[in-house]
Amino acid sequence: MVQHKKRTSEIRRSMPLLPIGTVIQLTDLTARQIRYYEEQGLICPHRTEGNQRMFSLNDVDLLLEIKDLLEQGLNIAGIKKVFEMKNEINGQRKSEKELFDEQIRSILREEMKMAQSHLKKPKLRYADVIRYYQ
DNA sequence: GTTCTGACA
DNA sequence: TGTCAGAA
Repeated sequence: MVQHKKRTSEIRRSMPLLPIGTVIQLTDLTARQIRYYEEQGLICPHRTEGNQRMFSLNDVDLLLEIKDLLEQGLNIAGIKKVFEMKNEINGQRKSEKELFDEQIRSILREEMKMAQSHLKKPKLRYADVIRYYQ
């Protein structure tokens, strides 16, 4: 998927839209449970001016995941570890991506040099690089 | 009418 | 976790 579309869908997923009543219907969790999971730091819903929670689709996903892990016998501490591991994996993917970007830039610099000094066709075409970064 | 916090069996 | 009270 194109990167800017990824970003916009992330923005939509994290947009606070749903009151707790809707989330209760969506997840079959009780208000007590949802508030407790927030108290434990598993979720962090937005608050309105009137101090009411507003949940994003991301929050709903997290709650469903919490429910799932709970049914598999994990406790709150275990779920926290799972979430931490997931974040670490995302971080690793990010740094791998950054390394990959560096390699691409390095290859591009070499190809540009070669194209200028020897008037040869670069193996990596500029259009392909642009496509990668769009 | 819905949601919030705090408290207790 | 369920449930109730009292406030927003």
